[in-house]
Amino acid sequence: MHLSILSPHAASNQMFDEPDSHEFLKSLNPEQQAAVLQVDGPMLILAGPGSGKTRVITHRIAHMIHSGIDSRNIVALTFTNKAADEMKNRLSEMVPGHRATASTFHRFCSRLLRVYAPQIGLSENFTIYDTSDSKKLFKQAIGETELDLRHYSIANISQEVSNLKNRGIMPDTFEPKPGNYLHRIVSSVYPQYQKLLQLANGVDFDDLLMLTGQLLIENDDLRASLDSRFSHMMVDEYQDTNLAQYRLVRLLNRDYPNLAVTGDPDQSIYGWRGATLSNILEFERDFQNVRIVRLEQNYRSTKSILSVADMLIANNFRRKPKALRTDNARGEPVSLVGYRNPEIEANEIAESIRHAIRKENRRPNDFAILYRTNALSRALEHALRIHGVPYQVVQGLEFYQRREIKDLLAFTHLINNPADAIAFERVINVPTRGIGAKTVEKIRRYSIDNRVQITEAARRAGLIDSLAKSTATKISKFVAMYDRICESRDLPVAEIIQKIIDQTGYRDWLIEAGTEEAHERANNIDELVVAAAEFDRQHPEDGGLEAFLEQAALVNDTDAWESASEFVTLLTIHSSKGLEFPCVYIIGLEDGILPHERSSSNDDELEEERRLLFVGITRAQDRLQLSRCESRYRKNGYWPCIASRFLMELPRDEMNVHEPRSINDYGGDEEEPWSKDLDPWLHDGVPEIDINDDTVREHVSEFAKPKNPANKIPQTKILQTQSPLPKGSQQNDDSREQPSYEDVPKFPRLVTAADLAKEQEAGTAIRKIHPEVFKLGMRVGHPLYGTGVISELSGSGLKKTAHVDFGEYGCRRFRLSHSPLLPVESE
DNA sequence: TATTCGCAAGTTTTT
DNA sequence: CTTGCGAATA
Repeated sequence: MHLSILSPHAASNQMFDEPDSHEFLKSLNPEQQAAVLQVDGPMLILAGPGSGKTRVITHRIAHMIHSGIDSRNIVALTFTNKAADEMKNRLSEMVPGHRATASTFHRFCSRLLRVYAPQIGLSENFTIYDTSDSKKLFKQAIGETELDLRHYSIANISQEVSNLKNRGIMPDTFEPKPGNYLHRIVSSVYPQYQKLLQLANGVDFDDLLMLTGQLLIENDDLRASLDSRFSHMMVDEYQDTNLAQYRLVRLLNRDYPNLAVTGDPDQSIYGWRGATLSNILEFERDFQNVRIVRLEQNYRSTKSILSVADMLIANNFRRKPKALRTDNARGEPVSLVGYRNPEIEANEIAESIRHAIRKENRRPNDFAILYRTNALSRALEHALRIHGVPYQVVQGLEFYQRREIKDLLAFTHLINNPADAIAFERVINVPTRGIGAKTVEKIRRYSIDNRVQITEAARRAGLIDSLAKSTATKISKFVAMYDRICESRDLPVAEIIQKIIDQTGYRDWLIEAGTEEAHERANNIDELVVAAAEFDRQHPEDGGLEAFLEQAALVNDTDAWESASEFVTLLTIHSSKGLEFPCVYIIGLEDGILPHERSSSNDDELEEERRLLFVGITRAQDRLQLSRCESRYRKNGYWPCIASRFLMELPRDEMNVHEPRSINDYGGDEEEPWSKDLDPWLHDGVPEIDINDDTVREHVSEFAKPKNPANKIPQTKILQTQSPLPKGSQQNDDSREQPSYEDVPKFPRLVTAADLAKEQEAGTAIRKIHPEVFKLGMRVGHPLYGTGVISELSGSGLKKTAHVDFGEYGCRRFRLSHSPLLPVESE
């Protein structure tokens, strides 16, 4: 991209030697210049994808600094650590030694709260609970209230509380709607939950924002001083702000409304998390004399890609129309491919990437494969391994969510915050030391009833009547060990963690188990120590236990992603936001996946799904392939899939369409649409990959070989774990629930989404039947061909094949392990 | 009362 | 395919 002409050194020199240097602005287009040069007053920067937004922000800050604004008065707020880090890095290159703040909302709030914690009833060493910890606390809070939870899950309740927190509603200001049962539950759980949080000296993610807002509202002096301290504020991805964040932005820009927000309504994809699109749509109303700058020039994608993106997003109603332009070449057409199943999809993509790397001089890190849900990465990982293509999976929170890591971090949390009840319960009996659930419950009870820290309660185990002497002794031993470790609390973090591992014997305990999994876990522990050591190295001044824990709570694995590394990147569309890749594959474009089945109930959700695809498409620089499958293994069987409705909105004549004619596309006006090649059921779900096959083996690089040959194809595993035979009576019940095959309309049959939904709802669609169930001469049903008789059986295991005579529809062959065939009771 | 084993159930996206 | 829960056992 021509935008990177400015080398770091050239930039800073130019800027400081010759403030209004032509060089500095030359690399920016007129709109970008306008955004950079005006530093006072509220500004809305509507930045389309690939429009050089980050560049504008960093230049703008640089410009502020050189026009005399103290860099300490500048703050840039982002959503992800990744974005914050990138901003910091770029800014440091342009203005070495600057003191501006670039941070996520959550971290910004956390810093603030640590300073003012006492004012909101916390101490500065509070723990930040992640979602799963918060869920546990909810569970306990619910336990305290003895409510009937038949109709609402913990997820429902915590979601509702989260909504309330986003709106700044505290337990004492919550007014439940009369007649709303969920509200009734929440009205007693919410206060209880907050009480437990406070007792544990902990906050959840929502609290970070809410409590900071609360603090500023209740303390206007503080608000005013922070408003002036951060006189110049920028907010990135403003379309993703929720109400709590919005409130903070307003509070900190009252006296000094030098606020620039950047965003793109079309890229708002966090509505489910409370993001309020109206924040950006109504920015002009919220602030006076708003200057609006539109960055519509796209420097990233080819014309082909951009036009596909444009056509798609034009279907949304709730948006500000904008024109995406680019001077880039038209480029190759966007591909739209239909595959038979995910294994083939993965295999072909892996192959084409491998080919591009070998023959087209592409590098692995030129490629990204995007998907709606993390679960879709499995087939790809497997295929990439088979083809020897190096890849990395960007999966949010993976490392820090592992059990062993959580265990050790919990211990670390407990050292930092002796009140941390969740951490205490996590570590008290890990490794097992004979302190079970009942005992823990008694300690917890004591802690709550006497309003003492959980460790204090444990310390007084001897005073708890209901505890046996021997149990109290065990607890005392634990407390003694805890105290020993606490002596090291001021050492470097890596040493503290090492000490925990040594004192608790955690690692030895794992090794003792002897399983392969245990060794894996032991390795992860070592990795944690390395990570801690790395943290110590990077934070010689501002380090320490608390800083480390905060970091661990607020980072995710996405942040560790490195674009420089030589890997194909696999990631969700959500986490791809803000990134760009030369070649992008978006997979699983099927109804129910994108749009997701749980996000297509109303138009707002559907529009968000469309924006999600828009975000995915606009990650691509010069090559884009969209693909879908005709059947997919979901829940417990292969299910036919309908093409995503979004695909119908794309300009197909401009695209390269490789869709096999499929059951979904035929309305009935075709003469003879079916042929063996086109019949998805004649090709079972297993790609014919066999690493023992010589023709394939040469493609398998040494490291890519699976350790266990039985693992060579995922389906093998699935079959092996299947119970040998479905229980007889169960089996009959199942078949009786099947729709009558005589009712199935004659093909060609158009399978609609509604059909599928109906079948799914009945829970009786294609169900997997063990191959051994089928016997010669048995009457079987098929969703398309009706009933038939098994005329021939051959092969065994995975390859067991049946020939079925369907009468007027002829004789067809099926791999029984993957067929939709079901036994039919004969009258 | 703790531990271990087996089975069931629930699986979007993230700070 | 994981985690969570319940029953059986030590």
